[in-house]
Amino acid sequence: MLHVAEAARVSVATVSAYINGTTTVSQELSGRIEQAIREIGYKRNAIARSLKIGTTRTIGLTVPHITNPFFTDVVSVIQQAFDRAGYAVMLCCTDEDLSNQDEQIRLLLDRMVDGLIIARVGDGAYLRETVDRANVPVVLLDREVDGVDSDRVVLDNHQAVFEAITYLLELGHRRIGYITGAFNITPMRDRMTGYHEALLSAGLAYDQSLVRSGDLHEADGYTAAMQLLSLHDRPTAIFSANNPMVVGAMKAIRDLGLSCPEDVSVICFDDFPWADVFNPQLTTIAQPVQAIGEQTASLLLDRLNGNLEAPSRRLVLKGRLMVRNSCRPLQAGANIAASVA
Amino acid sequence: MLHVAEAARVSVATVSAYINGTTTVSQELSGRIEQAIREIGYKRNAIARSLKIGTTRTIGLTVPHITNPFFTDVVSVIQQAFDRAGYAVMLCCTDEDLSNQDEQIRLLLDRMVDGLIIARVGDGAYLRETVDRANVPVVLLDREVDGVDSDRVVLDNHQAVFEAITYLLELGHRRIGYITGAFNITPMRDRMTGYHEALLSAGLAYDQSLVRSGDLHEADGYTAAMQLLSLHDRPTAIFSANNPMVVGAMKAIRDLGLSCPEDVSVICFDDFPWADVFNPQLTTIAQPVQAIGEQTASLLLDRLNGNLEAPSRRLVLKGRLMVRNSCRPLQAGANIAASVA
DNA sequence: AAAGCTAATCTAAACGTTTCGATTTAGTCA
DNA sequence: TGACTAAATCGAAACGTTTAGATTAGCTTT
Repeated sequence: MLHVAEAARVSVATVSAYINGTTTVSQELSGRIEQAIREIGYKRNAIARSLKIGTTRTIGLTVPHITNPFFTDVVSVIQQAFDRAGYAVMLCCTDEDLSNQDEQIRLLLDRMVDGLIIARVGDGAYLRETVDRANVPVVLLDREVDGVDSDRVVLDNHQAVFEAITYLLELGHRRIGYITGAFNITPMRDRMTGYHEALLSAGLAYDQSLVRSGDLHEADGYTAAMQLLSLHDRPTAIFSANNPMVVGAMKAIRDLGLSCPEDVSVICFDDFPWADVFNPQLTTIAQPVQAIGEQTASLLLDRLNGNLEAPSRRLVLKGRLMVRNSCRPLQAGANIAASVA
Repeated sequence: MLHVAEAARVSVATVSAYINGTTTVSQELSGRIEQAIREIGYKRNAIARSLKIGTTRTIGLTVPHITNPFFTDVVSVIQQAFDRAGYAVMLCCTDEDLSNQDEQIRLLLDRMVDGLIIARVGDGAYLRETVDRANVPVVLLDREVDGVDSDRVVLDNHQAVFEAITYLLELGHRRIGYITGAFNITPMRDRMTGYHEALLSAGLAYDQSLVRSGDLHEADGYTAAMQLLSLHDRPTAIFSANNPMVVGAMKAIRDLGLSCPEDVSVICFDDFPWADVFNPQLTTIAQPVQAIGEQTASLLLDRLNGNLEAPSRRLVLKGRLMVRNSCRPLQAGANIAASVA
């Protein structure tokens, strides 16, 4: 900017005023400045600017895994929303690891992001502290933090799973295997209670042996499904609490020489673009990713636009059961036949 | 930092020295500084630091679409690599739009990123200019820019498609539909020549009517496949030049009441995690995403570490044909039977 | 014609670091 | 003891902007 000012024979203040349009600059000087900018190929240094004005127009976004299609989609929507609003987004993947997450958040805060969107992983003092008394607005995505009430948008996980399990029950399934992630994140807890209560309202007992816990990865889904399907009294249906794990589960089914839905019905949480193209067409619980992303963005943008006083908001969206053909109806006796097999 | 200095009764220079370990600081002062930092909850302002030292430890990454599984995977790998190296990454999606891309690159440059990784879309003066005389190192990913020789890592698209088409020919297919994106990006051109030459070496004529061009989106794949499959003399196989378009193509096959591979064989460029789980298990060309991501990152990191003199490097990786069961062998006469049907 | 406005431009301080060179302190050696 | 050296600490300038307030010039108004 100094060079531009010199070339245009004006002060840097005038150049700044011209660029930002803060004051009217005469025709003559405008022309000279414009020309100098072009000649020099000047670009405003956003770092210096940020230092002075105290805002970076950048937000931080952390997700566990970008390859999980749910997060891929949400990240995409959020990215677009902030792009439109003139913000850049720094993306961090925490890899389902708590210390990674702490590190990433620290990094983002150091870089003076104006706001933070966190799809947290695990629980930890640092996160709570950050969310509690960070001087930047943060909105929690998908996963809440106990006892912390910042802005957040989440799914009604309980209801969604309740509906899905009820659907399986109506088809006649009685032994429904359940593959979950660890209960240190809210969605896994809420999904589990949905399962629990659906069984309960159908008058079925909760069978511990039908529930397997993994670490949300494909490999865990594989192991879990292998175990479930090797049970003497094999489940006739399997529910997977996320998408990567269902891929593992499907591979287990394949490797055991079984097929879906003939031998075992399958439902999973989170829809994906291929679901209705290949066979079996998987019945899934679709999260409204577009809405989730947009609401998350707009919650944060609202704070960034100065609305800091409003009490914290909790948005709860509904999932939708996408019934396809990965679940088959069971005759009254079929269940018993299958379990004897 | 000023506050810390005051609280610890030292100068800011000493605090800085302590934090960065640039000079030895006495036990006593170290203790006081450490305590002051903790009490105040001080965090170093990376913006101010960047302004002073002239580096942001941030890189910019632009891709057309993050929801395309190829880019999802590559972004994920790149993200990890830079994370390890202590860099943050700013992610931008250009949405296959040239002016978007210009805008995004401008934005990243304004923000003083230390380097740029660009999976470009379209062609344009601004990009060429940027790549040519940006004062930051840039590496091109997946798609090259004609006449610009910066560092880049690309696939041997020609060979990969040649192999895939040859495979179809060996199965007895003679009429192979080809769904491509616009030819303004190198991979689409190179893939096309692979198709072309495979036909040529089999002594087959190139049939214009079997090639449909779209805009890389699912919807385009749908339209293209619809047209191809409605031809009087319908192709017995379809090749899709990217992943999103094959999803559209599969939907078209489904909607026409046809099935794969019985009625039409399908191969697509880019593998995806579900490929071998559902039916038909799609035969694909898998790009070595891990290697691509890592090489791209290491090329850029090398420049960032000061190796600015080395001549530009062009890394070419090989794709791999993942043969599954979406292509069926054709008897000598089957082709004719199918075309008559 | 003097005083008062307005519009345009400028000067200089500030944002929070890093870093160079200066200063202080303590220790060593002749 | 005095000069010299090394170690520790500090003062102040610099990075490239923004912005408040000062200054100047050109008009109106009386």
